[in-house]
Amino acid sequence: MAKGTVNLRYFVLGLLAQQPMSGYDIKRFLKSLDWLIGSPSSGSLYPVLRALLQDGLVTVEVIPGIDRPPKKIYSLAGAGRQALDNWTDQPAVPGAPLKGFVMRLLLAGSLPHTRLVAHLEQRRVQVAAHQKALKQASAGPDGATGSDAAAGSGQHLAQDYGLTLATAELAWLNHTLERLSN
Amino acid sequence: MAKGTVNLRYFVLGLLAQQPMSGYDIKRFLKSLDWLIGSPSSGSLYPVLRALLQDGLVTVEVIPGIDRPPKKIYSLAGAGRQALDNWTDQPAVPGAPLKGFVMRLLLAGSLPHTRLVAHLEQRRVQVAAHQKALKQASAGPDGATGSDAAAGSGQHLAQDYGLTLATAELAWLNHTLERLSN
DNA sequence: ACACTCATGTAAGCTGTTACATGATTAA
DNA sequence: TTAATCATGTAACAGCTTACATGAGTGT
Repeated sequence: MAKGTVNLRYFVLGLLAQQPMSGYDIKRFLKSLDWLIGSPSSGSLYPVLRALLQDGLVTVEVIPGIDRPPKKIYSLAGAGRQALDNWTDQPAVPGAPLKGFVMRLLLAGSLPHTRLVAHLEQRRVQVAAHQKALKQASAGPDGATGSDAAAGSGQHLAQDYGLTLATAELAWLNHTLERLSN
Repeated sequence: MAKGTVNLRYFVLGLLAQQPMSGYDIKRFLKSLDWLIGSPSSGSLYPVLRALLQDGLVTVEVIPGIDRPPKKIYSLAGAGRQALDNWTDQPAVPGAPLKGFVMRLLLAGSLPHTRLVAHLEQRRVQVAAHQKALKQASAGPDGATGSDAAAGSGQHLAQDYGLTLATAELAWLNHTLERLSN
């Protein structure tokens, strides 16, 4: 598999699907949404681009910058489109970090709407399950056989926090899904 | 520094501050809040415990389980308390992932309330800044000099998502901070 | 003179995971 | 007898970051 990352690999592929870009362009774009997903460092990004090139998933066009360092504009190749589709077809791994979901959201532009809806619905199921679990945990944790360890006040705080976020996310998912069926 | 992680290291230290536990206990406890922070694998947890022991930050008591494998109960040592305090004193790194904040939340039980409040306030500042940035981005991105790359519909979705979560988190922070001043 | 943006890249290291190995006890 | 829970651990590697290196142009 020629060495290279896995997550970032497909995410970059997805970005290139929306528009051909250089490595530097990608970094600038991602820096603008730094808080959500964090932008990759050169140390991870450039190797990924080279790996994608070596695997024939993208093509380059070198634009010799007049007065500027030359730019390497990467574009999605046929095989890249294939690989990307394969990837977006499979559902997100259950315990995927938030980051993964936001990434998929960002790729929405290069996704058939049915697939986007499917992803959102999948997320809804997972968040709902999580919310339910947190509610149960908050409700009746006390008493039992010594139900558990380290039940500091922090645990309650964290559960409350998680519950709030999960509820907000669910509301957004419902609202967005409804909006998308128009 | 005897090899070992950095994040997990202090988090484990914080858990042990609330209550002596074995490695397995820690895993079980964290698995119950898997969604929020994900629980560490044996491959990271056990080496951390050994490193903490080697550095004299914790002590062990081996309880030879009758009928069970022996348990190693780790407790915070004096030097460990020191190290932990040092760590909790310094503010979270600006771009810290959500995970980091929730971890600190979980350690609230072994924190003086002033420090907890400080952490929450710091977080409030950061989330507020983030929220503001997202609002600006959503408001006037169109038009300019070709303001930017890959502005797919996905970007808008992700921004909206982020804005919703940030707003919910801010509300929670305000509410919680208010509650804590009683 | 200094520093910053543009633009690419390499080397070394940290943090963590996956997958395996061990071994005893209990439930299907 | 097959699997799951309890309990600890190791080896290999994936994925990323930090810090460096290069080099031109632009602004103060």
